[in-house]
Amino acid sequence: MYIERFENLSILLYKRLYKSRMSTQKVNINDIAKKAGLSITTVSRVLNGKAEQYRIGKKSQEKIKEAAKELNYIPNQFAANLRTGRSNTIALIVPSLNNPFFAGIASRINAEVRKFGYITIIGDSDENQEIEKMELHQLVSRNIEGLIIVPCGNEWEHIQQVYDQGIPLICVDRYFEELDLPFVSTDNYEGAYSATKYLIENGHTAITCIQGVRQSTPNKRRVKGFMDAMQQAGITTCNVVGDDFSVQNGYLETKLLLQQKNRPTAIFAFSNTIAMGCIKAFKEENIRIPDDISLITFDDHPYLDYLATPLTCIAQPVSDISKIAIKFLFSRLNDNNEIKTKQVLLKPKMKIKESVRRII
Amino acid sequence: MYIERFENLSILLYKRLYKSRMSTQKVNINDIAKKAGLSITTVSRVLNGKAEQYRIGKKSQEKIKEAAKELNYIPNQFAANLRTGRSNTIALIVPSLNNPFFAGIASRINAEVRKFGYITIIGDSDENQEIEKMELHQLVSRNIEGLIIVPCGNEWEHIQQVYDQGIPLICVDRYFEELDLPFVSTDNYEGAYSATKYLIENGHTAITCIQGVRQSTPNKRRVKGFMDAMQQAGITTCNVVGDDFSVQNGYLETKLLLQQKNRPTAIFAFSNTIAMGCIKAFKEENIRIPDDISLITFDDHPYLDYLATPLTCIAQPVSDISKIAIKFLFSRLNDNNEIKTKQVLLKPKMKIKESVRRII
DNA sequence: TTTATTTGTACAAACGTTTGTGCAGATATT
DNA sequence: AATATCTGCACAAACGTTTGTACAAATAAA
Repeated sequence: MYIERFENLSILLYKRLYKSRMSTQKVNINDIAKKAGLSITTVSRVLNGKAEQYRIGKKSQEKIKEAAKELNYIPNQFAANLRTGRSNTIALIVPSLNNPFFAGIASRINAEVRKFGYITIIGDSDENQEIEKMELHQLVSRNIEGLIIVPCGNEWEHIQQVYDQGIPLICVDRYFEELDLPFVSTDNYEGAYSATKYLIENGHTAITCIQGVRQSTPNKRRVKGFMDAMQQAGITTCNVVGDDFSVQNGYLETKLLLQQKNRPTAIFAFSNTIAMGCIKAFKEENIRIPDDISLITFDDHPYLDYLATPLTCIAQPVSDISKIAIKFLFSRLNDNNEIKTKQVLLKPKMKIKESVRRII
Repeated sequence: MYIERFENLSILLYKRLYKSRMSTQKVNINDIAKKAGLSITTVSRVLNGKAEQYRIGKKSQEKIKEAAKELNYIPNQFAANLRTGRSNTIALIVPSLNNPFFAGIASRINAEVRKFGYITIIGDSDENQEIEKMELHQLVSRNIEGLIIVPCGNEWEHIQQVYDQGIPLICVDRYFEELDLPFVSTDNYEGAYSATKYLIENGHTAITCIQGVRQSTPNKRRVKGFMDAMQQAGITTCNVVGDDFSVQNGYLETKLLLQQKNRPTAIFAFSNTIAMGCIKAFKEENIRIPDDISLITFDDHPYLDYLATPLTCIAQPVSDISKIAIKFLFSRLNDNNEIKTKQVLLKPKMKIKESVRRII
């Protein structure tokens, strides 16, 4: 009760205080200049911290800052940007915020970017290349100063065009092998290779991969890593199925697999979403991990530990990837060429849990 | 091999085609005007689809469109916005993109907003009110036309100020009871009440809540729902512990609970993150759900089904919340007052799974 | 032929900033 | 006392659009 009273009081106070200012008109630099009795030039310089540089007097600075505060001035970034050409904005385009892997990247990038005084505009292409193009177009017309993108298809011209325009950009996670666009990603070959090797060491020979988007570079590298590991072990039959980084794909492919007469003894899921689909199918068919079948997956996520059987996974260094992307971008923005290598692959890390059984 | 050759070819082709245009200078409406031999006025009108309205000749339209395409023209939104005052931008501020609940909201809002030809700027306040204020400030200075916010603390003045400036806004999930700011959220009282009732019906009387941010309205409503259900069942000892919607909080509080001599028979976690913390603690202490203890949680998420024990939960209508928020915002933007009610609570839905045991 | 109407287009101002430069007045130097 | 330097500030142009209005030329009406 007391608290409620108190809150109501504070609301009343607020209303009394601010009512006079509830004009819809936004205040601008001009209003401040008038109130302070100085020119807009001086106001601009003070508000941008260039007072020293232009030798604005102390008392003038005071007057201006006070006026700005009193009028509750909020600068119009568009006007400023129009003049300076700088937008203090970085764009991030991911295929799906619903995928915890990308949400994690988005969250980290957002935090990193803020440290530089920039803000992030996040776009979600919904794994649709046409939407990706639209978003990119939108973002460029908003004068972004840099772009971090997880391309969702195999078309690259629209991205290359942005790069050619001189906007610093970097591909993250997915990239294009043939182009010289900068990227930072996981060493997917290595990850797939070691996961496969681990399965083989545990006695598995009948292994099926459920892959994601086929043309995507990470997927291609993973397939190659898988194949190489199998061949080096002298196993000739390699099964690779599926075509999407989605729960749905994992589910359907697993359902099909389970109906074969020669079931694999292990499944290698190429993403956490695919793995989730596998588990769903297993549940329906009453198949236990790892007793009936072994499962290993790309991508780590907190919830993996809490599943019925904690999943052995190839963890990608999400945090490092984000940091490197940002570092690269801002070194470009500052024309600081200290970073020469522009194509980076980070080592993944296998986290062994309980989803792979040693057989025979 | 063939494919690689082909790709290299296409890259070469691209480079030949675009090299001539690789000027760093951005093309503007003026360049088009020159190329088309018309005035910038006419160019602007054609490019904005106002050709009919201003009776621009067909051939002129053709010439302009062609020139724009050839020059790869990308309009400068900042300049346009400066003139028109419209930014076609909606802002969304969430406490943490890492929380799948908010990532889900962000993803949906993003998709909905695009349908209106607007774009979304997503801000992440990291559950920090100061950051929230900074972000909000940033966003307002980017002339956002609308705001969707999940406030992360109990200060509301900065939000009210935005509202008073005439920017349409709506609080989502968390809101302020005392104010008349619009909001759409879940009926948290109802959700907590029915969850508690369900536990009681299953014979539980020693129930402990692990709550989230205390001052937040959803949390307060949930506590009240819990209390009321307990009291109506004649149970007088209600334990409510914790103070944050985080995994950490769930983990620590559970650890503490397990050390008491009178352990509760059921835990009611106020968010999926808290529940995850509980599970982590249970694992460490070798406590099984629901054999040793029952667990029920707020928020639904796909992975809940795949846990060792699928978790019974109070699912919030995330999709509906997002849609209503957008609908409200755009009806305001179009000065369409058809929507009068501006404070909406949606019914949650209990999804009964396997984490609550019937005792005695 | 003259006047009225329509058609197609351009001029110029405005949006709110930033910034190169210029110019007083005060102070220091000779 | 005359000149040089420094201090503090303002003028005005520019950024790339949009838009109210004006104004020719072409066509129609009288």
